Amino acid sequence: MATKQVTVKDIAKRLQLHYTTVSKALRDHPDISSATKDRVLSAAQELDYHPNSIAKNLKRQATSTIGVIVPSIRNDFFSAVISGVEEVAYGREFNTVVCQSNESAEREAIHVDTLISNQIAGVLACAAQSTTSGSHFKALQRQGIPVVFFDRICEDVEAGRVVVDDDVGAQNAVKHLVQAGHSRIAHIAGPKNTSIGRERYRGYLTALETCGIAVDHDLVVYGGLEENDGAAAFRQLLHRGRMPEAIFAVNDPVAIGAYTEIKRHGLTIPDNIALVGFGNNTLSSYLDPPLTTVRQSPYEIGRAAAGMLLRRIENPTQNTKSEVQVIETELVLRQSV
Amino acid sequence: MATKQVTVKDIAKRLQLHYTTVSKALRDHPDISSATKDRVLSAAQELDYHPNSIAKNLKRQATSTIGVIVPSIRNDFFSAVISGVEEVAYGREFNTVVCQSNESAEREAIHVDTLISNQIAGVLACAAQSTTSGSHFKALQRQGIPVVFFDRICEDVEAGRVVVDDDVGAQNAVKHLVQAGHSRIAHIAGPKNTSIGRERYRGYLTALETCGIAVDHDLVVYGGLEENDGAAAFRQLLHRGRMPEAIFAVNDPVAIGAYTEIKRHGLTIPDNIALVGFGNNTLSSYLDPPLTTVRQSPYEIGRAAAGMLLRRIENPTQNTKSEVQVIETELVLRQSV
DNA sequence: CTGAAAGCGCTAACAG
DNA sequence: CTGTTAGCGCTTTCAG
Repeated sequence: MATKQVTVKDIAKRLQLHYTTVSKALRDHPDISSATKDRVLSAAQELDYHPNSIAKNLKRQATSTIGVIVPSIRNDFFSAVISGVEEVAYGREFNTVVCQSNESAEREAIHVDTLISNQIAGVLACAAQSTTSGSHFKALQRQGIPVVFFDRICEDVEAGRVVVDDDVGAQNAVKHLVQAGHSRIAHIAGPKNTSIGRERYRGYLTALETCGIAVDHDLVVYGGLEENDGAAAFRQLLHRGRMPEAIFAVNDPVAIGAYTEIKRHGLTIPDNIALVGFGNNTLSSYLDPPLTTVRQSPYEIGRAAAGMLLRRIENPTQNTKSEVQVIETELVLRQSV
Repeated sequence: MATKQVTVKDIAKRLQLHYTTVSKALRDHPDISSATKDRVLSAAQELDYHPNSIAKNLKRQATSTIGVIVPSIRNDFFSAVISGVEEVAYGREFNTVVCQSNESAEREAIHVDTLISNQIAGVLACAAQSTTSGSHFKALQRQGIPVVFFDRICEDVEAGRVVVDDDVGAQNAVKHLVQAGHSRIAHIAGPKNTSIGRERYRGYLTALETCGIAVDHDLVVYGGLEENDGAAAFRQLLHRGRMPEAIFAVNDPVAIGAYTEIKRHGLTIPDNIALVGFGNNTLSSYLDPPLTTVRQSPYEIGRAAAGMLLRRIENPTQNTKSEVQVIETELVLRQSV
């Protein structure tokens, strides 16, 4: 701070008024005559006055800032979510602070801590892969700060949730593969400790069952959620012996990793192997062949999550109630099947 | 705030100490005996105490939060920049608030205003397309808040700048097209009022000149910076008559728009038309054929910009000096030429 | 309609 | 080593 901040007192001094009068005038308080209001306003303008939100927030014991914790901003899906969040937050005069967990529960906890210290109005979070206990999120709630999870939820925390129907989305994806004539359908699954990993795996099982196909556990490979995990998983499938006819991957990055690896092995999609992802990342439609996948509408998820959070901020009694909003998924048919 | 916040006073009360003693103990002040420090620390733990940063910030008249203003978070390039920013900010115990301008100068100004009110420690910005005057950025500087521009700078503001050498990057791209045997090289240019639009256009001109090719202004189309702008621009080129042999687009999204449109017209890349972009967006390497483009290292740009900003925050005398850091570009050769 | 006083939670300067 | 006092900029009573 090079220049000393201009405060209500400076305006008051110049106008020979008391500073509380100025404060009221600036907030258009009915007490104050419009004549003085005008004087105050123009003086504020001249002096380049900017109200100090910090002081205001200290006084009112609350802020208009929401925190968003995502594994990584560099990710089509999350950046779209954040964009949606920022959009509705901006419209309601809220600020958005963004935190990256890098999939680390520890870093997530640190972020939560500083958010609490900053009297954050509410928090949106997608749980990190390594997050097993939700204790840091419970700390937020103990402070009366509402929490809404999106995408990957923390099951032991009673909070708002905005999710897609992972189970049904996965079922549709797998059923589509069956309808295309495949029965040896592999699944490149996500981490067992993420909700999306579990749910999509469940959908895979249900679909096979529904279609009367016996589950072959040799066709299921567990891995992470990123591109290199998909590549590694495909190599592992190859290693295990008989090639699958089709693969359902836990998400698009993983599908794309597999996709690249499949091509590297001189195989063609969908002739040798059909492939379905989950998420409809931007990339997927540009691949050759374009990837069949499950649309997730991340921007909408962000908007919905922010909406739910703001509702809870304004309605603090509900804060620790569970509440689920499910965003529709849709199978996007393209040429990888 | 459902639960009343726990403050130093609560700890003091329980321990029969004065609250300032508690404050000092918590900050590990040498005044305090380690015995009392221990008592204070464990009491803090028990009571679930979280220091109030708002009060602290009010006291010290400064925050540890930096603001980032980008046109849109949903953009490969910007989300990578933000990720880099957040990364170094986190390492230096700074928070990051993210604002979207949606390319609107007005919205940018509003964001600046609330950032000032929140006593932001510094601001990183990529100027919106519609930003012609930098007066709102100057308002930041009047408050002693350092500003660093990245990617698109605001030329009338003396501030830090982290850019790539757009001119040279563009020259290399165009020279590559010449070396590939093309001479009718079109340019899909960006808006004239953005620095990247102007500089890359300049590089295009210089390259042609250097190679002894006369500039044909019919081969230059101006447009925006997004995918649909690229598609529209290509249609316009077709409309004007003789087809170019090659196109240099102001950035990857525009190149991709053109790419899609070229394919839609049944033309093949690079046989009918060669294509070069700028930015090396993730998408570009997955296209078929993959796009030749100029690598920009957005994550590095973000890291560098944040580094420069933090340096300026710690060194407030420099704040209104111009200082430029240029991030290397590199031509990434792929199959679109 | 305008002014005075108190306090949000914390820290810094000074006294004991 | 611990306590006192004052104040960051603002809002909110309550008096005039």
